[in-house]
Amino acid sequence: MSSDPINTKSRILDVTWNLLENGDKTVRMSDIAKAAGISRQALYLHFPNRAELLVATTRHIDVVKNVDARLERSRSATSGVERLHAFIEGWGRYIPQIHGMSVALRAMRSTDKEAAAAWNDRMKAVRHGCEAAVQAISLDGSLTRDLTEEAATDLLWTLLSVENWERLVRDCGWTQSAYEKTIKQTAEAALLSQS
Amino acid sequence: MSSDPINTKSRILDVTWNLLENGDKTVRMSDIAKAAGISRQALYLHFPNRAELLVATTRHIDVVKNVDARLERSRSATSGVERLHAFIEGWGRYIPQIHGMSVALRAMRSTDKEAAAAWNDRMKAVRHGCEAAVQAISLDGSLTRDLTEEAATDLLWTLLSVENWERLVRDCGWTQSAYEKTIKQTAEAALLSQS
DNA sequence: ACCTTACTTGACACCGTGTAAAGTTGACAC
DNA sequence: GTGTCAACTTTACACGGTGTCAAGTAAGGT
Repeated sequence: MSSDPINTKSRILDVTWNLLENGDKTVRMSDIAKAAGISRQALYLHFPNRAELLVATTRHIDVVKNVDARLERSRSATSGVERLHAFIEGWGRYIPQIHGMSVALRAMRSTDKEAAAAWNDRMKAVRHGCEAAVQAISLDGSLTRDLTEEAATDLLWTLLSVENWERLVRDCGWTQSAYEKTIKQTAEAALLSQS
Repeated sequence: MSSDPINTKSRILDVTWNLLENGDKTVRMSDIAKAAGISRQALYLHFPNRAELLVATTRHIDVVKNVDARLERSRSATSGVERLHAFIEGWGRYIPQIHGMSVALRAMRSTDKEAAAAWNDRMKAVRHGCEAAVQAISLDGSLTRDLTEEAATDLLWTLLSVENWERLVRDCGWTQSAYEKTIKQTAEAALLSQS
């Protein structure tokens, strides 16, 4: 009948994303429905629950923003440090676009284990990027002797958390480029041997 | 009458704290009431709402654990670096004891502005400690030229966030001492000039 | 004409927070 | 011992947000 189901579905994902990134307050199912021009109940014809809608939205953003390609770029770097820089840039510039999403998903963590799992899953992917950068640095022989590869990965991963971006850029008012520059410096200072 | 009101009140604060730190799932008003041995409604005779109960609990923990004295200790340090170390230890060892609290308060941030304000307030106090440490370092002439005092304060504050502790100790399984050691190293590497 | 698909409307159960009102119980006063 | 106050109990209910259920409707294809 009315409306193409595929269009509706991706329209839902689009408005969800939009509301999460541009909305100031908590996004309810009814807000999303209204923005998508359908009834609240119709949402449940497309997604079983709020958690899965949010998860689907993250996947949607990934496709639209082409995350994989972004993070892939760091793989072509020659030296470990270059790779580190490329990864920080790639991920760092992605954060602002998924920030609202991240807040919503993290807020559900306590009540909804599926949302928690989805968020952890995405963060594990970031950790893999960190691990690769650390290994490249280690291979160059420039990893500080104070840290094992694993500890260095943990530390870099922590440094690059959405929460840290949030605090520096959102709360402290840093520009995106100041964030990138300082995080790069800090990561280098923490991970590289002082030679 | 029955029960001393002061005892009841502090008993509520104690069990709230206990549930938050040792409980695995979300702590409801009814959970607290049950643990305190009173009816759910009686909670509202002592605290107007959940947010204020949580806030009162943080103040209660502060008194019991004597935070001020802990953080004060860093003030007696002679050099900037010593002060930095003392502050990281003082605050870093306090985090595990307020972690559950922190999770609960942060979870309410989106819906309850009072809870958000209370949390921000506490974090501002931590920021002051960071600021003092940075100023001491700056006074020694050992602050890196890459950062203004304000940026250095922001960075240190971010490094010392509860979220970062959570990730390293809780998620990555670091020991408390590994956390302290690495955060100290990282803070030094990021803030001190390489002379 | 008929069926299917995408949707609508309206009602309702569940959960957790918070409010309201009437009843119980113990301590202390005179 | 009667009265009063304070701490607490029990029962009941409103509210907001999620998720479920059932019946109805309208466009498109066959």
